[in-house]
Amino acid sequence: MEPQINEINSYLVSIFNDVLMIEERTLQTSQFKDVSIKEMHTIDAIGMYQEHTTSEVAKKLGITVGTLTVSVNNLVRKDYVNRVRSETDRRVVKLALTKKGRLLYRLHDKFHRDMVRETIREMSEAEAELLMKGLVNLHGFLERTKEQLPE
Amino acid sequence: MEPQINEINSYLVSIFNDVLMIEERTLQTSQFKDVSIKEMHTIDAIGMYQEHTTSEVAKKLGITVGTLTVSVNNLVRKDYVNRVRSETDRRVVKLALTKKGRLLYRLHDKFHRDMVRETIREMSEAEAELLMKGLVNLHGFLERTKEQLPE
DNA sequence: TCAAACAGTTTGATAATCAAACAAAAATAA
DNA sequence: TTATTTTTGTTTGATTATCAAACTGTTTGA
Repeated sequence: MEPQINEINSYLVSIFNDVLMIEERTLQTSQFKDVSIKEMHTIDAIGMYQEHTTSEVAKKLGITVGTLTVSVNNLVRKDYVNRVRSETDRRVVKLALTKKGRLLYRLHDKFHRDMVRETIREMSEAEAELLMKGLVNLHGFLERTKEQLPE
Repeated sequence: MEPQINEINSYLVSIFNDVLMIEERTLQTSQFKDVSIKEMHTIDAIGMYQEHTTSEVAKKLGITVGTLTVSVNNLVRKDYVNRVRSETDRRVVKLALTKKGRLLYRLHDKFHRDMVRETIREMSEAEAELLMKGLVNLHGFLERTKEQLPE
């Protein structure tokens, strides 16, 4: 039992580091050199489809609104994000991607989809379903752990 | 097929974010409040057992030696890491954990093992095998991708 | 109407990061 | 041997990431 735990653990750690590193490197050698991996994740959290408020995006990313404001300042300057004050509640800021932002979003999304597609390439439909179940378990455990976290 | 890819992808992303967030939060509410999650990973990369040079650790972490030097300065100041000049080659610096560093290393390692153990506890043998198979595929894909990366 | 609550912004401090300039030591070439 | 090049690590300057706390403007509710 223990060796399996160690093995799964080292694969998870290694995968984690690789994904981050590859994403970073891919960005830096693309036409989007001026975007860091953190900014990429902010763009991802803002998303293509609905408008999201600053608070919503900050919560999704697990950072404070202050941090997000600073980051969005840079992304607006670099023309990836638009800020729009809500008409119905003038305190609220809605964030949306620019054309350039949406292009980058799609590129990043493609990387992720390719990655997963390759992962399940050699699996049958049923096996992929079971992998999915494993991920659901892991996710469930983490969500429960999160709730038990102090404050 | 496509919807499954999307679903697996969002679970992976969510799992990654949760692990990072839980690690960070766990550290900040422990006796090791003065260590950030990045510093924790540096301590992990230095490791318990062999001595490693600055270059080796930087490579393992995927950061420049300059960045690591700065980080190690802080970890030495906070008494988690020792710097030792090599006797045989006076250019080389060997990094090693202090007693406090080793204590923290073990704590972090335990968190990881508990996480995996808890995750596969609820799974059947077959499910755990398939999770493992999925991870191996994913890891293989990432290693191949890394090799194709420019320089 | 006016105080409290809310949504974001700004600021000051610190950490993380890189590239480039630098210093010291070792290896290689002359 | 001496000079040059390469290697290992440090320092520095710039930018980003982050938080907490102070702040601004807006809305809500007493």
